[in-house]
Amino acid sequence: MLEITRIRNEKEAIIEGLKKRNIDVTSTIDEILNFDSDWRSKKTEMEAIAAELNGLAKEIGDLFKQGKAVEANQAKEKTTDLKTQEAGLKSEVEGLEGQIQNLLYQIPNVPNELVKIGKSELDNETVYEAGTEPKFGFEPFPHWELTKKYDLIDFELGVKITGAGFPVYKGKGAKLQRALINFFLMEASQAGYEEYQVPHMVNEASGIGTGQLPDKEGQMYHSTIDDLYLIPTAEVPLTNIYRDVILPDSNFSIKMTGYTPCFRREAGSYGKDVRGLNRLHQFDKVEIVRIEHPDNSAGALEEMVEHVKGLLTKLGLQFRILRLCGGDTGFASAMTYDFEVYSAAQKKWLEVSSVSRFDTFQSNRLKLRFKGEDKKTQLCHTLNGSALALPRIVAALLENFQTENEIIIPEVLHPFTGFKSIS
RNA sequence: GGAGAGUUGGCAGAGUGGUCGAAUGCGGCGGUCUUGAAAACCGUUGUACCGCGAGGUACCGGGGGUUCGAAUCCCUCACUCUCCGCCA
Repeated sequence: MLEITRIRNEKEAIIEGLKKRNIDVTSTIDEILNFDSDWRSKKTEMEAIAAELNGLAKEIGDLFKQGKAVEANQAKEKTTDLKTQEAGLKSEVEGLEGQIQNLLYQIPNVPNELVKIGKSELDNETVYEAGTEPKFGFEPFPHWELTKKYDLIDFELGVKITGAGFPVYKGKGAKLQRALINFFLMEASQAGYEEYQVPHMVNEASGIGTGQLPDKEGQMYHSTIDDLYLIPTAEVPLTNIYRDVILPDSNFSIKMTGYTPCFRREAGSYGKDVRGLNRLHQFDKVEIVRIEHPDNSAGALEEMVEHVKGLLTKLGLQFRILRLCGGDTGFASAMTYDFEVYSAAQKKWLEVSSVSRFDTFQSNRLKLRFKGEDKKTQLCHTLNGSALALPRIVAALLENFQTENEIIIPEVLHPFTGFKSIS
């Protein structure tokens, strides 16, 4: 959510910036500013009446104490009218606040200056490419064939137990999952991220803090009886650790990591894109989250990109990095880099990581601040990224490292898997 | 699931209708003293909004009510803790 003060002061820059997302927020912003000036004058008026009432109340108290009951009762009568006025203004003020809030929720983050205008994924810029396409002397199998052939994942069993999109990993398939999680966590720890184990369900306040609520409610599984939500990503509980926190000085850099399963309802998906591991309702992911001083968030984003790059390089996968265009950048993000690995058998790129900076968009909702040099509180910047999401990594590993009768496991994983190949 | 007790500033903990944004202690910050430190002493120390400013308003778990006036009384919701039950 953008800060109202920023909208007051930088109206034109915000409108210009958001054009990169192919949206024109001029009318929304004008509406907000109208409500806002109305709100300010009503509020000032209301507070003046409140001040008057406070003064009267004090007077009446004094009069009673002095035993001047008659005067006190006269003063009491004066309050009746003021109280009515105050109540009327209060409901107007609250109404305006609600309307402003609703409009603010509709405005996405302003893209960073590096982000190019664009409509869809077709306009994303490729900023880095590494690795080469694997060559096979045979027609490579897609991963959903390989998982069946080597008995690694049972999709039908998941359907029986839960439903589509909840695979059952078994044997070396399960061990490969565990190995990847351990490898990713180890790498994150070595890069200075503190490891956390967090709840997999969150309350409403947390959902609002990171922006899943109120708008994207339908994307999360909701346990209505307890009013708790299954997390769609570890970003939610990890970032909410710092909800309503004021850091004591401006000298901070908070780096957190955690593994969690992620639950996504993904309503409306269908077709070959959801085949096998491509899109699931439950999947595993190691997330990295950072809270930074505004001056340092640009550098932090680059570090995170380097970290993810390192993971994919160590795994030996062919990949590319895209800087998303305005239209494809997520609602809360100011700039996002997507990492895609090449799937040799499906002959397409699979998104395995998304690294974003949110600037103050999340911290404004989270009320996550720090005390600056001048002792004033300011909003922190937040960033996060997947490092990494498992399913498509598994798909790519299986497909790209298959031979005619086995699957070769990348060397960096050997200490974690305990085996070097699957056959 | 049953019974009870709570929720006050960074923490601990007073406060049951006005002088309470809130005693006191601890912690933090600044200072005096000291070669330095500790101790002692003095001062200071929440957040947000409106206003150019003076200043004003709001906040004692959330919401609502009673009252001229609520941290304090009433209603309601949430959460926490203790005991019992159940349980990995």
